[in-house]
Amino acid sequence: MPSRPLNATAASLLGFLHEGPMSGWDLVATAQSRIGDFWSLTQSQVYRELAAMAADGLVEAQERGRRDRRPYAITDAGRAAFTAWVSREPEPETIRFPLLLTIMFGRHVPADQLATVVARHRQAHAARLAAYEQIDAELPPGAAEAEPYAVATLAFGLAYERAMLAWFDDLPPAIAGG
Amino acid sequence: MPSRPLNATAASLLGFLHEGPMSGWDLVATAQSRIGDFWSLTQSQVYRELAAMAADGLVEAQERGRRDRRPYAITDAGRAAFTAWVSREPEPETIRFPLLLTIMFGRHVPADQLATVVARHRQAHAARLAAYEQIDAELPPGAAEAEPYAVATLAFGLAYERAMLAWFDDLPPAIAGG
DNA sequence: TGGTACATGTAACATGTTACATGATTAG
DNA sequence: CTAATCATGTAACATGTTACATGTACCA
Repeated sequence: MPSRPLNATAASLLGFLHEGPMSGWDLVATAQSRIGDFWSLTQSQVYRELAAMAADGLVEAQERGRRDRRPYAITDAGRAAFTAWVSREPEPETIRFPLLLTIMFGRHVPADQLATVVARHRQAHAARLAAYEQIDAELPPGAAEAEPYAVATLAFGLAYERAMLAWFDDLPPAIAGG
Repeated sequence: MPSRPLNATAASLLGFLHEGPMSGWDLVATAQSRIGDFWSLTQSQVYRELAAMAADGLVEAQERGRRDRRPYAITDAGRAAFTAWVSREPEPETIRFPLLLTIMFGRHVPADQLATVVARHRQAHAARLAAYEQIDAELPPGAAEAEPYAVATLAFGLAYERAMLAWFDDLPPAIAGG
């Protein structure tokens, strides 16, 4: 039954299932909106992890509901596995940033093209920052005390995107264009 | 021969091979030191990609040297594939940050334990920032003009780590501890 | 009644990780 | 002579990605 240690994706699903039974579909939406900015996952993965966790007794499929939805409920074993997971030392983050590869190999790219690419990415980051700032601005008063955890992850997004923009704006003309 | 489009890892190896033939061992070391901070790869992967690229005619194994080392040289086809790759639109970065998951699910973690974990990660980021700052301080004069691309990736590391530290220092007591 | 959103799931494949086996060369 | 380092490679598995197949229910 207890096959392998939980991976972070499966553990996150268990984390959300603490709030009540949810279907794979729900979990995808929940995860993408709540942790999607620093932990990506796909539909396929969610169904795979749910099936594996059901086999391991960490979750239990419930009766099918409307539109064939199949909610899963966390079990006691699931709660125990989640607690063990969340108490371990988190691994260091990994960043995979293709734009930096393009820049690192920038001498193989025509200067105007590199500048265009960089400008497009800067724009994407500006848009994401604006989205975070809007969420931040619309936070109800007292959110920082009521939901410090979610607010801290939003703060991360803000800090990250602001740093990215500052970095973009500091790039030399050889990269960002004249 | 031309099986699938290049992935970023394989393309990076081709990028380095522009500087001359290198063995898998050399490439691992080169990649880890030059792009390791924003593009991770392992030994296994390098040997696998080299074998695949050799099969596709993008690189050519040369005679074995000392200690059985087997240098690979980039071919014209390899140069063409690299140029095509480096000219495409880079994909958005992915960040996978387990500590943020721990924080997001922080209500399931004892407060003092969460604070300890956070402090340990802050320390790790401080150390990385210090390392980047030292590299930065030791940059020879004129490096910004001579090697704008590598300097820009260093600037990214500096901006990122500084933002992380600022974020850590702004965490509320509920997370960072009283 | 037909399109769209909801919902589950499989298959195939690409990529990433860990562990191991093997041998060559060098330094002490 | 032996330990450490250099160097290549395989095997097994975990994770991530893309594409597809299927069916349900709502709503215009």
